[in-house]
This record gives sequence, structure tokens and C-alpha cells, in this order.
Amino acid sequence: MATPTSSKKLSPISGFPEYLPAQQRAFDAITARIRQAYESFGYTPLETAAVERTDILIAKGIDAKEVYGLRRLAAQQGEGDDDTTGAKELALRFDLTVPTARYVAQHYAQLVFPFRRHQIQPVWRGERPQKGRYRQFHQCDIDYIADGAGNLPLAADAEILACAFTALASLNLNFTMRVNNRKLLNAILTDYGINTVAHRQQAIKIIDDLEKLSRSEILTRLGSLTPDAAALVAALKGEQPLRNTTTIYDGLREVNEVLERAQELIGDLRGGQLVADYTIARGLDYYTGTVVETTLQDAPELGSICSGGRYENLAESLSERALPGVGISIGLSRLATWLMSQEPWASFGATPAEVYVAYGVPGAAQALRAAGLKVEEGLDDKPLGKQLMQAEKRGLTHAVTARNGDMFILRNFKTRQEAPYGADYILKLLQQR
RNA sequence: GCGGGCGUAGCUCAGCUGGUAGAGCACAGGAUUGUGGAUCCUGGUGUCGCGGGUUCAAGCCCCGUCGCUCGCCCCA
Repeated sequence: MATPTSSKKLSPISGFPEYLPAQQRAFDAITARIRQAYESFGYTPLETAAVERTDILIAKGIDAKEVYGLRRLAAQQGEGDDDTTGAKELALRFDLTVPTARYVAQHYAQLVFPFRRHQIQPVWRGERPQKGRYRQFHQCDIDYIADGAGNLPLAADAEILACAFTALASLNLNFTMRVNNRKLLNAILTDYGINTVAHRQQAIKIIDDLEKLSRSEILTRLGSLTPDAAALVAALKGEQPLRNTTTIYDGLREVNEVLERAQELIGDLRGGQLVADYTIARGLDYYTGTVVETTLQDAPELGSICSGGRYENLAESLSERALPGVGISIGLSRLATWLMSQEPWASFGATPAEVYVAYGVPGAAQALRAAGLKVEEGLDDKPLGKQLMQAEKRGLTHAVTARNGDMFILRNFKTRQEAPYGADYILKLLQQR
């Protein structure tokens, strides 16, 4: 056998996943389930450009170092061919939320509000890849965007949670969706003597690490912001009751209302738990109300596989109008990596074909396709045994090996039995499996 | 951006205190002039990631570099 003549060493580019055929099919099937759940709530599909203007991407406080800038290999001088000039004009999108804000601001006049859209596309982040973390990964976003301040009902938060919950439940996952509220969190922080916005933002970042760091480390860090750090942590963790100030009460009411309404929409769907957790913070500054993170009960080490929240005005820097929204994102790539090691995804075949037609069976492929089957036809005059073996390796379960008048000889790989059937009957037979 | 580990055949890897490279799997052909997964036979000279150094001699030791990987930061 000829060895490859290329001397070029082919190695994967780190953080940019590529799948083998069976994995790609599993990935697509997982995506289809999520899309179906999203559309069952009436969210319309949307795609935006992979590339955005850099200033739009970094306007929301995203670290410019994490953004992949674009340049043309043959760019002229002064056209952004020099990183040190900061002349990068275009970059790959970092998330789907900012492009959506830009899209909504841009097409404001043609859209009807409230605008419900889902978006399933890759995003790119200039990070060091590691387990479950990629530089290119797919997100599955849904957002509910209202027109004008005060026009975003709490029911929208509940709907978003329920919709994502439905999507995850449709994948037969065991997960915990933890919900908190920034108003509540800020009220609690204020109640424990953290009085400035800047300090509360610092505190939120520290609380975001609550599960990762030791309690003493957390207390040390919070200790620089409040003398009551220990009591604060205990309150957040539910070890002691929250005090009943007006702002805390208001925040609690929001969380509880969102949870109750979401639970109504979820009904008796199984697999997931929807709970309040006052330690959920989210690092991003633009959240103003509901915040949510989701972990798998079977793989908590994966981190959050679905998170989001409410933002009072996402398109602030892009539009005169206030465009409040609430959205959530399923980390499809991270989730799919784990799912593909589970059934049924782990045993997906490498082909969508349902039946193999051996070389030289006249008219069979055409007739079976006309009957509605997905058909792979052998085009090489190889020994039949070899054909059958390769077909089964690709994940096929049946082959048509010969034609007998209007009937085809259908072979079952597993039992190795053959029998004559018409094309329509073969369709029925295979679809019943 | 910062640390740890690793880089040998298409894949997984072995290669002793340095003596100029091997196995399994996979793949292809044949035994078997077309209904399979068994068995047997046959088939690999691979810049041992790259560059430099030490040595009579380097896959092995040293330095650098690139890549992959696992963590940190941050996040899905």
C-alpha cells in the first residue's frame, strides 16, 4: 500500500474541534433536539455574521485580548496589518449576545417586538484550551428582547428558563439549574455593609468563585470589603436566614415569582431541577436581574453548560432606545463532548444511510430512494463480502444484495438472513426498527 | 499571559545504565473466479516534532524552539 507522500505533519489545531463522521451526526442530532425545544416556544431562528467590528465586540467590557482580530494576509500598510497599531477593525464574534444586540438595533424598524429569537452558531475566544474549553465552540442562545424600558415582564425570565430546561430535558440529562437575582444579591451585599457599586462588583466576582475557592480564602477576600464576611457567606449559602429589608424582600419576590412561573411551564418534565441559589453571581457586569447557571449532576466538573440572565439595556451603546432582554445560552460544544460518550450518542453510525445497495443491483437505489429511504449504493465492483463488511462498519444494518423482478433481496447484517421484499415494504420494515 | 506533562509507523504505544527502531491494531493483496467479521502468508528506509550542543556514538543526555495536552486567569 502506498504510504502518504506528504511529508507535512498534520496535527489538530488546538481548541478547534473537528469530529469524525459518527460524532458529527451525533452533534447534529443533539443540535436538532435543542432547536426543536427552542422553536416549540416560538423562538425564531437567526444567524448573524461571524465577523463584527471590533469596537462593538469590546464595548461590553470584553477583554480585547480574548478576541480574534482579522487581517488579510496581503493587507496594505495601514490597513490593520500591524497588531501593535491597534488598527484591527474586524474580529470574530466572542459571543452571540452582542451580535444580537447589534442586529436588533440595526433592524429595529423591521422587527416586531417582543422579539424572540434563537441562534445556534460558533463563537471564538482567544483562550488557552483545556478540558471542556475550546477556542471555537457552539452556543445555543435564546433571547427575549423587548422594546423600551419597563416592557420586559418577569414572565419572560420564566419562559426563558423553562425553554432551556425543556431543551436540556429533551437530551435526557440530569441537571441542576440554579437561579439567583442580581437585585437580590446587591441588596444582600448592601445589607452586609458593602455600600458602593464598585465594591459590590468586586464582591460579586469573589462570590462567583465560591465553589472553587476554600471558605477561608473567600472570607479573606470578602473581608476587605465588609466586616461581616462570615455572616454574609452564611446567608448566601442559606445557612442562616436573610434579613427582611425592603430591597431584599423585593429581590426575593422576583426570584420566587420567576421560579414559580417557570415551574408551571416546565410541568412534570423529568431530569432537571430548578432551584434558587443565592451564591450564583455570574461574572459579567451587564446582568441586572435574574441570573442562572446550570451544571450536570453526572459531570459537575464540566462547569456550567447553560447560563444567562436578564439585562435591562444591552444595546446601550448601539441604540437610542432601551432594549431590555433576558437570554440564556447552552454551551453546545461542551455539552456535546460529554454527551457523545453517553448512549445513544456514543453508538451513532458514520452514515445517515439506512440501507446499503450492493454493486450491480439495477434500479434498486432509485426505487428505494423513491420509497423514502436513505440509500448508500456501492459503486465499486468489489467482492460482495467486502462490501457488506464495510457497510456494516459504517453503521448500516441492512443491505439489498440482488433484484428479483419487483422484489429486492434484503439482508439483515445481524442475523445474516435474507428475504425478498418490495421497496415500500422495506421502508416500513426499517422504519419500524 | 503564567505553570506542569508529553511529542517514536495511519492509530495506540514499547525502546534497559547512550551502541544508528520494534509490537499490536488498522489498511492492502493473496490462499478463496464475488454473500462478510475466523485462520494463515505477504507488504513499513519512519527527516524518532524542529534546531543546536555534549559524545567515538543521541530516540535516549543538555539548551532552545514549535506543537499538543492538563491546570491557572476567565468563561459555555
